[in-house]
Amino acid sequence: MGRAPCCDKTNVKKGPWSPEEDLKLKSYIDTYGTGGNWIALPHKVGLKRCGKSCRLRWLNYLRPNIKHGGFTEEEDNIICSLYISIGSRWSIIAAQLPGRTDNDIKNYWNTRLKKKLLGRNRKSSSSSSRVSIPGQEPSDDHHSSFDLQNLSTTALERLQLHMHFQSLQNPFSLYNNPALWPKLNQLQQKMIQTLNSLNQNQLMIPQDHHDHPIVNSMNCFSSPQIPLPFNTRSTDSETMDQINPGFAQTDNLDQELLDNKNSCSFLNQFDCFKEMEEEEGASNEMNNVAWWCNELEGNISTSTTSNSWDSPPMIHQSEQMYQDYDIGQFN
DNA sequence: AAGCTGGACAACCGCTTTCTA
DNA sequence: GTAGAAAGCGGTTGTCCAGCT
Repeated sequence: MGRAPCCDKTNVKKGPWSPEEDLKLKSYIDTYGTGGNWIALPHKVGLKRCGKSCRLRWLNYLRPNIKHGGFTEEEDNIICSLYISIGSRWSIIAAQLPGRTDNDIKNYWNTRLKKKLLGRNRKSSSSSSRVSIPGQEPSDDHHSSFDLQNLSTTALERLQLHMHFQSLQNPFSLYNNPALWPKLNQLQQKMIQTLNSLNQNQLMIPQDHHDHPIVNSMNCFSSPQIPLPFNTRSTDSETMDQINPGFAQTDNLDQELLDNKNSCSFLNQFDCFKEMEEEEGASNEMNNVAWWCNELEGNISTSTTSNSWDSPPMIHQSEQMYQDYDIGQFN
């Protein structure tokens, strides 16, 4: 048994508001205010509308000093910065932009700003929801390709934008300062080199820094065109070894990485990783790395320690993003 | 010219949070 | 302290329209 509806759904008008309705609502609120009770308001005004609908119409359209469209460069920057730091808390973002509503900003972000910042390269519908192993024919077999639908991209978008901003706005940031990059152990270097062998597309990092394994590994996050080892679900270790020499021998990869704090602190610089961690209820920060490593291995090893049964895989989210977007450039 | 597609935006839905009796 | 009501919020859907085939 659900909660009682806020109004009689059968007796309320839905759909677009007419100018007459707008006028009624606006003139009433201008004269009497909302009275602190939106549910009762439509009856007082004489509208066959749900109170929530009236509230939304007032807040998003009728109240004074509302601006529509024509977002400025400065507003774009504010929205982007706040999105990176706090995510899709549209009401909080809207509070920083006088005259803008959360709905307006949300729509603007989803339809324009995101594309402007990240670029857009949606693949054809026939292949949009599947990732296949390079060198293999597309297959319906869910072991060699997998469904990407229903996955959130927010966190990875934020990571991507964060890195974008870092490299553009802060010349002393981690990504632009090799001196700050953490040292990698042998295993991590090997892993990253393998990723690099599949990844030649570099957009965000200054050319001077491309050789560093960290940079190249991070480029893996920003390279939709290059298939990554964890973009597969193959159980065929032979195939995977062709793609990724060395991976088949790293059964204990995750455990070894678990023993290395560098990798974890590095990943946890990003809010989105922390967020994922919170969302997944991880008891400690190492779990994400363990999981990441498991995903990295794909299903090569059957002796995985993956704990991902209960939680949406992080990498899956990135795959969705890669399907949808190319990294674009600001300006 | 008709049909299709995708972008933009308004509005709705349902869950969560806050308030109040 | 608690339960119910109202408000707030973010994700999703529906509709309109312009551009393309």
